[in-house]
Amino acid sequence: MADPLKNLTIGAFAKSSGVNVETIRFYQRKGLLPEPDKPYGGIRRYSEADVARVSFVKSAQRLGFSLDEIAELLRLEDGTHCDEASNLAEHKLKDVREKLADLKQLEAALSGLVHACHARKGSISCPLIASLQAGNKPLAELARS
Amino acid sequence: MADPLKNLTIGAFAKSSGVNVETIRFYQRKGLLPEPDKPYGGIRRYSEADVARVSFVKSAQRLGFSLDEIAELLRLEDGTHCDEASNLAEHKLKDVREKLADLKQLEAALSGLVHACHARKGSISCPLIASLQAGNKPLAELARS
DNA sequence: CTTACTTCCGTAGTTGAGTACGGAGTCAAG
DNA sequence: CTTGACTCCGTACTCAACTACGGAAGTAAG
Ligand SMILES: [Zn+2]
Ligand SMILES: [Zn+2]
Ligand SMILES: [Zn+2]
Ligand SMILES: [Zn+2]
Repeated sequence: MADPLKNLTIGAFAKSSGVNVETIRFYQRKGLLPEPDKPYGGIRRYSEADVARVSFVKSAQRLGFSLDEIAELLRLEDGTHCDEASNLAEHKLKDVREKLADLKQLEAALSGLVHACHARKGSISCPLIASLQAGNKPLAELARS
Repeated sequence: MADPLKNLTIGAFAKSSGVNVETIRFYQRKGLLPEPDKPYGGIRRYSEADVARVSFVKSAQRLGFSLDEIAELLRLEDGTHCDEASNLAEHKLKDVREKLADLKQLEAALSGLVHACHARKGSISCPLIASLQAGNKPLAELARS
């Protein structure tokens, strides 16, 4: 009665998912992956669907979801919870946008400093350092945020 | 000889920086904050400059820098010369630009998903979840990165 | 001076996301 | 049928960034 598609050992599964075997087992303990039935006294087998699930986890992780949030998303996988799923995603989107704005400010600040530093001509001290020390303009802007 | 500006106790300092006293002490151990001299048998005092430093740490942290990286940024202010400082700053700028690029991709992916999710009309299952499961378009792009 | 709150300092516990280890049991090749 | 690789499972360790605890010592109000 073995599903012919469930043909991967945990080692092959891990390799094919690009993660460590221990990580697979860790995800199972966290409820992110199902632990397939083990034929009496035998070893468990995994399918491509399981590989897809791991890559879902990894993708969602890159999107900034925590494992708990991912577990939550996976629990909504029946498709009847569109609003809850999109709430989660919208919240993350908001987070990502805030980070983006902050990072743009830092980029401006840092590139301004580097510029000033390269432009200093015979001035006594390094403007980059001075600016960091004084905690003035660019960094003050950061501090406000 | 006490600096009149160094007037905050560690408690006031922490409150005014919006962090826990323990966090201040933790940052001191990590070398992110200087530990001011303690008047013989007395208690240490902190200035607004220290508050600014904590808020710099917190800002940089929100931007995704680790405490170690922040310590590196802060070491720019120690009086090292212009070349070293600007090398460090340029390196950080490169990091920041990479992060910025990643985050832009995340933003696109997430907003695409949310959009699809809101756009589904009578489709059976949530496209957000479907898309995460399939590891297709937006996420495949991410995975490449 | 007493009482109550801080500070000081070291050590230890927590959380998230794994990673490592060790002793059984299982499987495939030779 | 033995050898070596792999699996199973539990426990324990790691790392970052805190957070808590406990006792001694300083400080401020009454
Ligand atoms: Zn949906
Ligand atoms: Zn959030
Ligand atoms: Zn310079
Ligand atoms: Zn770097």
